[in-house]
Amino acid sequence: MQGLDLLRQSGLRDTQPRRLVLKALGHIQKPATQSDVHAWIARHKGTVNLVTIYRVLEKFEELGLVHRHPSSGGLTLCSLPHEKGHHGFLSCHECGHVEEFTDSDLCRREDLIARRAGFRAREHVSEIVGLCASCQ
Amino acid sequence: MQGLDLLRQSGLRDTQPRRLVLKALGHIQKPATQSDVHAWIARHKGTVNLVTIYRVLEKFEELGLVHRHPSSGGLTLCSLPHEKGHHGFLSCHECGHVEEFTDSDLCRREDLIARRAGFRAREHVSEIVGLCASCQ
DNA sequence: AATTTAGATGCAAAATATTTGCATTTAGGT
DNA sequence: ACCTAAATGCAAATATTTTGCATCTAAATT
Repeated sequence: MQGLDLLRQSGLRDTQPRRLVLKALGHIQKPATQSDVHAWIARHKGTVNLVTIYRVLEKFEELGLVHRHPSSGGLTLCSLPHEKGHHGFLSCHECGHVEEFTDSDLCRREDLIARRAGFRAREHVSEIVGLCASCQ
Repeated sequence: MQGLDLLRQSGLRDTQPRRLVLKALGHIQKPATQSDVHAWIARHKGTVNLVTIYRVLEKFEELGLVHRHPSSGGLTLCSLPHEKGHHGFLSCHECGHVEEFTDSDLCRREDLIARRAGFRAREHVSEIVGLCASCQ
């Protein structure tokens, strides 16, 4: 599992809660709230305190290991990027369907934009909101 | 003011609170929470209930008039896109500095990605997180 | 393998943010 | 001027996120 290596590299400890959160995000396959992660773990006979999940995800975000997404309704959505450092997703404002994508052209372009502005980019999140095929 | 036209077109009423929220977002110039908008309006001798701001921004979001951004700390950030339908910003994870950008190549690419996936895109948000020039 | 210690976690409670229900007001059409 | 649906404000309910502190544990050291 590639996330664990990253943990060690960053000087973070390899703990049960962190493993479980990584596993959960890996399986959920779409942006999830802390509460979603908590529920997933519970459904799979794990036990991690919700507060811990908040803290774990916060750390992971600092490391660039997870991304945060724009979301509606006072929730925080997190997910593991497909490709390290880039994360794109399409979401339907009608049915809520969320679909991931990666696009290296887009990614390169974003890197360029960052460089021009004097930023050292660590990660990108692109969200495209619209109507999915079946809702049109 | 171009937002007001959009309001009418959408069959929404032209009200004081909505005008003030548009004005606030227009001036704040960077992603703001509902509470920021509320405070801005208050500082400028306006009075709009915070609940109303939640509702107004929610409506505006449905219309694609404002965007929601990924943010840390359990807050919701909203802003007016520079170009209609597209919104990009660079944020520094060190000092919190936020800078907007628009890039029509990026925009086109995102439209293409959406089309390929069968989506009818309404808007995009791209966030690039990294270190700004002065924090490196 | 026992010891040590900084880092992580859990729990309870506080602080914040967001939503809801309902009475009242208002924009915009007649 | 009047009517009506839409929008707002207020108070209170919910939901989300953070904090303080005691306890536990990974992993480094001996």
